[in-house]
Amino acid sequence: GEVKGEYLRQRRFRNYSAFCLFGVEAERMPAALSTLRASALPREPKKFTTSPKPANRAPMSITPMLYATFAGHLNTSLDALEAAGTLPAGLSRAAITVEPPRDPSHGDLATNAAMVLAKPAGTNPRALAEALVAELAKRPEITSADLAGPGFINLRLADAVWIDELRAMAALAADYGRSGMGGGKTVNIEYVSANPTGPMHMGHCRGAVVGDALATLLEFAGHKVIREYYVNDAGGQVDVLARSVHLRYREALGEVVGEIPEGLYPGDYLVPVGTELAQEFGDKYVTAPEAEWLVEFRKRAVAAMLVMIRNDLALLGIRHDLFSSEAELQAAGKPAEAEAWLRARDLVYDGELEAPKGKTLDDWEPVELPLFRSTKFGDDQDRPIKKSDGSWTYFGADLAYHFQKAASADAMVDIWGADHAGTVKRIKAAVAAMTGEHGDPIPFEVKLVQMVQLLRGGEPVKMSKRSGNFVTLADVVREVGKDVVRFTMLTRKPEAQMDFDFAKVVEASKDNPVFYVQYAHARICSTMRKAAAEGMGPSGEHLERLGDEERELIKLAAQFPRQVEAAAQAREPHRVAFFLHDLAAAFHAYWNVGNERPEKRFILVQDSEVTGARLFLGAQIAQLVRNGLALLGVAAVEEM
RNA sequence: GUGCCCGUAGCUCAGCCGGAUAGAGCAUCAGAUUCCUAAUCUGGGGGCCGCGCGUUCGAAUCGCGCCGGGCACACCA
Repeated sequence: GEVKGEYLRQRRFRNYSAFCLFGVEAERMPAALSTLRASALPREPKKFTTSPKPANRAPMSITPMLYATFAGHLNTSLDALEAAGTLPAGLSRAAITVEPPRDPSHGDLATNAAMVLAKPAGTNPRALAEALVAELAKRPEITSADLAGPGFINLRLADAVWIDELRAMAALAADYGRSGMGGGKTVNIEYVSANPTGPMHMGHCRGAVVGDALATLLEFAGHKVIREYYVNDAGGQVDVLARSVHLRYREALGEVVGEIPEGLYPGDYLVPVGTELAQEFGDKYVTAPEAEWLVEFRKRAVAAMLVMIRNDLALLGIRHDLFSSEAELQAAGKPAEAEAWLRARDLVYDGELEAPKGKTLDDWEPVELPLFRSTKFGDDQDRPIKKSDGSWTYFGADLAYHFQKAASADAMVDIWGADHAGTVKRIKAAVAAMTGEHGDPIPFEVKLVQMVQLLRGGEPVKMSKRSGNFVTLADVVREVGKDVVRFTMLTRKPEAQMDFDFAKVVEASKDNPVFYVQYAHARICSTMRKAAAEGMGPSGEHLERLGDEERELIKLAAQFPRQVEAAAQAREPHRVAFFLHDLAAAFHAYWNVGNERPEKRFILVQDSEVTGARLFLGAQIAQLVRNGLALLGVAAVEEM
């Protein structure tokens, strides 16, 4: 890869790496790589029940907790209308929603049921809504049900509903927001997968954080998650790595190497690897032909790079469950098995590749290669799985790799750099071909994360891959801290490009949303300490003494479970970050009410009932902030 | 040339499996601290949601076509 333009970009996002030492762990690395599961390639088709849309009943897919309760009430009311003949039986309720209205003055919950059902029912929305309003208003938890606009029904809920929700937060504590949405299904998330040829740099950072946060989020939403790293240790780049290390090995034995030749990795991080090998092998391989040392050096160098990478990931709090080796996959004959299986179904054939489009290659000439019929599954052209020298292409191995992953997962997510967008169709085609023979293919998504432009005070940070001078992830974490890096990476959707300005995230740290959220938590903790000093603490005994301001805060907090489920369903961890920002803002605003009106402060020494209730609320808000930050892998500090 | 992503306030971005008057932070202007942390809060100004057509009771959101920016287009990885 080569740095193009003035900002960081990485040619191969699924290939890269970090820096550290050839330490104790290197000994264990081969074992870490031996985690490939032995699974027969052709597999029985999986039966998936994730998508069956219940044609009837069960409105909404996102209705945890409180929202689920009221969706249930709505269903009951609709049933009553059906029984009374007001509403034809059997209409689909799939499009009905129960959500908080955008404008809080409209009430606590709103439903579009009347508008959705009016047309199939052959009536008009407002007439249907009126009947539904009458039915809903019978429930004691609903203090008012109003018809609004084109047919919305706005509901106001009794205070007791919110008090109960607050108690639920306290009872569930760290589990408030956890859901069974995933039904225990296993999701394999492949992320980072940087080439093991050097240190992790900032180009890897975003995908690493997004993948890790998504994994945590999906676990919280009821999935089993496998966090997987695909080690590209079989291509030409690891031979280059081995040669680069051999040079450092000779250097360690006293040879003056001078400038690192073109075509080798120049980075200093390879020096300790060479030193280590020099100590172990002495001068045994100094003049030996490459064939004698290449395999060993490659193995040792990759192991050392992976130790570095894992250490760098650890700085961000990231740990994978599984490192799968491309070399081992090939050694186990998986790509060949996949080829045979596909050939038997005429999905691989020998044919000529089309000439590349949009550019002219001097040395282009048509060659016959084994091609996968990816066009049959939506790709633009068929793709080679082997090179003319008989070795596997990256795609050929990747295809077998995904086939293998699919055998032990109910769904798969790959997190890739945007520069890989061009290969999404072929891998999706491969997964569809290999898992969909007898039914629905395994759900498989590729999430693309866009480039991060590194800036310092608005100026692009210059980097040169050639000289080995690039911004490492370790450097950035050291400079700005894990929490800032993680939160910043999660405050926008991954498929949008983003800037990362050191000056902004560090020097202007007070404007950084991560501190804003952490401050809310710290403030509550501080208040608890102060209260304890006064001999007071949270108490759930007089929650009825909470007022309007407190109830508004509870209403917002109560949205956490559905926000989490929505984020998990959309595979968008950044939604959690935005919710936390909203929650922190609401808390800070509530806090400041006490500035104007002393009777609204948390601690009122003369009134232990109200103080206890407010502290109880505060404790739940703090818990919620902790829950949300935990999903993002960001610390909830107690003091700032 | 082809494919994918993006286009929303001066800037950076949420909102997008259709819903009510389009939001936040920064910047800017005007205010709040005898008080549990002011790393905070309150308020003002600021928008053809890139453009056009279509679908719909209803479009920032869905479809089509343009325009602009980015990424990619080898048997590399």
